[in-house]
Amino acid sequence: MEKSKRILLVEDEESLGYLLGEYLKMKGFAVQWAKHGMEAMAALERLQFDLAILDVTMPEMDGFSLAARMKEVYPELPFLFLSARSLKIDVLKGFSLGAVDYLKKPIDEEELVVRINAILSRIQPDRSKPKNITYQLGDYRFDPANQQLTFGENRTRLTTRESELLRYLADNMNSLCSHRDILTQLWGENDYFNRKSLNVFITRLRRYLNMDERIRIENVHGKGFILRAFQ
Amino acid sequence: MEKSKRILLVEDEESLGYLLGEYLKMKGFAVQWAKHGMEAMAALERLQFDLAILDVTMPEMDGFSLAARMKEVYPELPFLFLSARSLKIDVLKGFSLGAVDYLKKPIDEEELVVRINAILSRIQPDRSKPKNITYQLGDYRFDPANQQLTFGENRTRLTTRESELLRYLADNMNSLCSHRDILTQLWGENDYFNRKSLNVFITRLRRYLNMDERIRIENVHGKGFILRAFQ
DNA sequence: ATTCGGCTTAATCTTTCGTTAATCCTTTTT
DNA sequence: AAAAAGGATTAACGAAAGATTAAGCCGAAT
Repeated sequence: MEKSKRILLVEDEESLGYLLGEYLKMKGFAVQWAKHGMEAMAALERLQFDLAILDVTMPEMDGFSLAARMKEVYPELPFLFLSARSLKIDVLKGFSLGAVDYLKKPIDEEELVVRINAILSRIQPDRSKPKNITYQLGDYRFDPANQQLTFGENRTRLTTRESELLRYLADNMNSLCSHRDILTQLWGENDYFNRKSLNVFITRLRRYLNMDERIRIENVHGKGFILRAFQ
Repeated sequence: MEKSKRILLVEDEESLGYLLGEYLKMKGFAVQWAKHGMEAMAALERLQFDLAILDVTMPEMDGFSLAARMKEVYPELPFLFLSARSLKIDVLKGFSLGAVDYLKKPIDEEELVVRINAILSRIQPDRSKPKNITYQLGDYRFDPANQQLTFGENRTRLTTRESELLRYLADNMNSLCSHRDILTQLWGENDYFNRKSLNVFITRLRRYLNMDERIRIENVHGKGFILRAFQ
């Protein structure tokens, strides 16, 4: 069973939003319905999505403005527009903002679904790195497949989470891994409690890694962590 | 200059085919116009394409059949349909064959072009990752993503504000950044206290940057600051 | 049912960073 | 030249974030 794709639906109209959300859920998507831009940004902070569907005409922040803000913060996330405004200028504007599609209302739900699938199938199913690689971290050797960390004769058995976290950091060696990305990726949700949990795991990894000074987990205040290797 | 993308246009109607072909050429695409399925298959044999545009209603072999055959032989080539038949069943069939888009006639040429670009930019995995851009400031290297400034072996970790500010200045290298713009952009509000705060940050950045005389933050009295690089 | 391993929650202590304040210096205006 | 306004520099403060340790909880294994 494949993991269902996560869709952020931003639609201010109650009835359409509800209907569309339920329909997409029925079709096997994990749908989060946000009623306006602020709510959408909050959802993006908390969860990770594969696609965003934006209504163009909304009060406060319209779909175009929202798309622009989203693109700033989450440039990888593909999005498409729904709009009653089928003026050519709007369509062009939508695409110029980087949309992958622009659908004119009234929406045909079936067509929407096949278009969504067309989009999602074109997204590279993440170049997952080979499972059985090992990482050299200073004088440590980390083997994610077997969840173990060796330092000379010394062997530490890691728990699943410890191993996943260290792997995530090691994959992004020397570059910042944001709380948000770590948590949405590994925990599934970015909230206060999970962030506390993350701190505990960081402490544990630090203890395991304290035999070699050249390898260190640094914190970037308010942002996240960096696994850094010196020399 | 980027290499122009190669498009295979399959359209039996003389006038539309010619018009569309010329329009796309004008827009910088390398277009090959085939008037029916056989010609299209021959062209595919001969040349490599980035995208195929298929008319649905054609004598002999219709667009759907052609798409099916193409997919057999060139499964990587993305294709989209043009069609006067806007029946839902046709649209669904088009996508089920693996189309990346389905446009209903009459075609708006401008819209077609932006849709083509949207498709091509999604498909070309853009080898160059424009992600971790860094700035060269004299002998310093500034990495905003990791909030750090390096000078040879020496590394300075920047706080979020410091990094944002230096980035703003570096983006506008050698030109005046007004208080007003910096403050509204980064602080959100331009008032007396925030301006004081800005001064403190300017002092801090100056200290970090004082190892290379050729890089300097100048003040323009009553106006703002300039990050200036000499020589 | 009891134990145990592993993740989460809680409690407490430490560090960080943006702000504010105080003081001195520089430029512009009167 | 004096006054006024703008800017530079340094230090200190307090809220928020992070680190660390311990306790709690829950499902799996015994």
